[in-house]
Amino acid sequence: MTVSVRDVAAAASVSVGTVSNVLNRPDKVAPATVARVTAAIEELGFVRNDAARQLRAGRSRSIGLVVLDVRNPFFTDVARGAEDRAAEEGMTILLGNSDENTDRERAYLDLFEEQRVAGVLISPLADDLPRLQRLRDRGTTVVLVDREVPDRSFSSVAVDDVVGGYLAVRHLIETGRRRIAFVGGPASIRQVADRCEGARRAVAESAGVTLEIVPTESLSVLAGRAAAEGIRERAASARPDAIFAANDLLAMGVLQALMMQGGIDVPGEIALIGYDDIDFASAAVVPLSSIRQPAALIGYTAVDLMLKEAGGEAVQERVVFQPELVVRESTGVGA
Amino acid sequence: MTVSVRDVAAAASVSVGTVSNVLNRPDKVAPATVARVTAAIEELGFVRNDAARQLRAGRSRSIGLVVLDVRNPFFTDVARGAEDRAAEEGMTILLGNSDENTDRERAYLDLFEEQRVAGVLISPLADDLPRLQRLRDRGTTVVLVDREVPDRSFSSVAVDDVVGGYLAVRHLIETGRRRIAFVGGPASIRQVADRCEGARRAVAESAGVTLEIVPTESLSVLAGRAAAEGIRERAASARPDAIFAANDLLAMGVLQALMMQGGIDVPGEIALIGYDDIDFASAAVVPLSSIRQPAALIGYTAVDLMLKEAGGEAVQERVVFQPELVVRESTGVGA
DNA sequence: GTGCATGATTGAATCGTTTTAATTCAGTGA
DNA sequence: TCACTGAATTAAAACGATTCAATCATGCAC
Repeated sequence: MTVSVRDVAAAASVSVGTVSNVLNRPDKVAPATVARVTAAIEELGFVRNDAARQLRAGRSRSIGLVVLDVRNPFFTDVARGAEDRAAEEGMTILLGNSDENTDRERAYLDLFEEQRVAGVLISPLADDLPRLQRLRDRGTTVVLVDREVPDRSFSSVAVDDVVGGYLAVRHLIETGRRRIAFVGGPASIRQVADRCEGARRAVAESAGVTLEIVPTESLSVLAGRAAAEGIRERAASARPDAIFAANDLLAMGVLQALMMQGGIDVPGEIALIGYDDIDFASAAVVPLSSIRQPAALIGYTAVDLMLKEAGGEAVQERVVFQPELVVRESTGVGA
Repeated sequence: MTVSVRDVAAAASVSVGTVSNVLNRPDKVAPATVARVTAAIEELGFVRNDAARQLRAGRSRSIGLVVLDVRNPFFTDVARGAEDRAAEEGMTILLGNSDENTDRERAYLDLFEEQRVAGVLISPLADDLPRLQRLRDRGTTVVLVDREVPDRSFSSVAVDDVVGGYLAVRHLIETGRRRIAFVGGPASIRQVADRCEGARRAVAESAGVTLEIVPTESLSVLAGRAAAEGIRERAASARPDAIFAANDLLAMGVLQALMMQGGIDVPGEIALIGYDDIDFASAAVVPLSSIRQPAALIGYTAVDLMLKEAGGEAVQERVVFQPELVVRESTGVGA
């Protein structure tokens, strides 16, 4: 039924070795032969069997990527960047979505290991490092994405969230705000904690500036609305004059709740800044200032590191990117 | 370096055949032997080589899914549903993103064909049906997602967009609206054209109701804002009293532009309904009425059809789901 | 004690490609 | 004319799991 190199070889009256050479090193084959074999391939509709190829090669030409949440545009962008770098090498990305669930994460790692992927890029959950260790010990290179590990035993690509938080809040202070609120949670998520820490540092630098923490259950639009409704209900004097939200989804929720029925003006009464700079941010009712992370670059670099590490020198490298402030109307000058 | 069944067999002093049986039909092996082999697997850290397995089996245990846009929550949900059904069979989904680009689509099809996937699910671009035909002729089952083909040569799963458009506009009419505007484009996209057609039919049923078409360049938030700004600028008497947007992203943009600086009240002056019922819809400033498509179910069913078709009887089946009206505040009673 | 059925295990063949060492052949220089 | 070089091609040996026909025990009935 299926056409194999053997059939092609017969049709072109050459050996299978020559067919393989045409496929992989055409320059080693006489032009006339190449033409003949190519014609036979076309004629018979031959399609290479990747499984056989891999079996022989020992490793596949795919790279596994496990992310915490495919719905989050940040990770979609990371995947895109990874795909770009992989494509340069003729490789492909297998995308797995752990949904912040350890079992799913483990299932994908098992799958990828059975597939003998060239490497695994992962935004790991907190609790399964031994599994990664084992994976690595068995010969699969692993690169951590947006997460570092204290003992430096893995290569990693991350963004400095402390700096990001600092940038956001310093910007608020520089534009004249004094009573800052940090909206975000749960604090167990490293990114949230780091961004809050950055905010704290910026506040500590300036006399007369206060920081209030408004915790949320999650990083969703709804959680943001809930938090902001609490703020709306306060007396005007008890409200902050600026809000730093731990991500853009929260910030969108905050924005909606504040402005509801012509309530509190943004940025007139309260300035607002988010984090991640998702596409929606610039399209909000009041375009949102935010902290941009080079998501695609993170993915790109992660693949790069993986290839380098797999390609011989057992280097463990840690790359940390700096986030960037994006100023839009939501942090314009106050009323 | 890597551990093979051979090594496991040696360690457990059994034959490779027995190891394979333990892996695949443990009930055919004596319990004591199972235990011994399992221990050896654990001990040596054996991991099955999927390539070898596939090679022997002839087909892989993966299913290829090519979507038009991973950033669109609709497709993410389709993928999720497909994943669920695949998991029931111990299979996995390979997700490819064509980004509405023919070259990328083709590249994914080539890749999937080389991988000998069990089947391909695809939301195809308009212009490459011959490629799919060829793929199918070579033995790979193909199921179309959210797109049908006139000659019924492929199985397909879709949603009736004409009905969806009809439902949306009939709802607007039933709640007392008379001057309806359809915002959406480009008309070359089948979904847009069908939804508009549905709107037309609903309007045709009721005397005294008018339909105006406001074309847009794309289906994005920004395009929606632009369209709505045009409407805002009109004299109040020339404005529609209801807007049906071709998808939720457009609707969000429309909503933002209408309400800007306490401009036009929604639903007081203008009612608004979208399409897709994305998560954001319920979290909008004014929660958005919408038409829900069973995205996950579409994915689930597509895999189901594929398995059925691949599993013997060469049935070509076409499944069409009915969309569902979701009423929220944005189409509440007028002022 | 022989014959048989049943269950457990084995060994070899197989999937389709890549790779390496071996072979062929034409051309070159001595 | 012979030996030799280099390019082009070939044949066979992998890669690692699965499968199937064949073998080996074991227990049971007669």
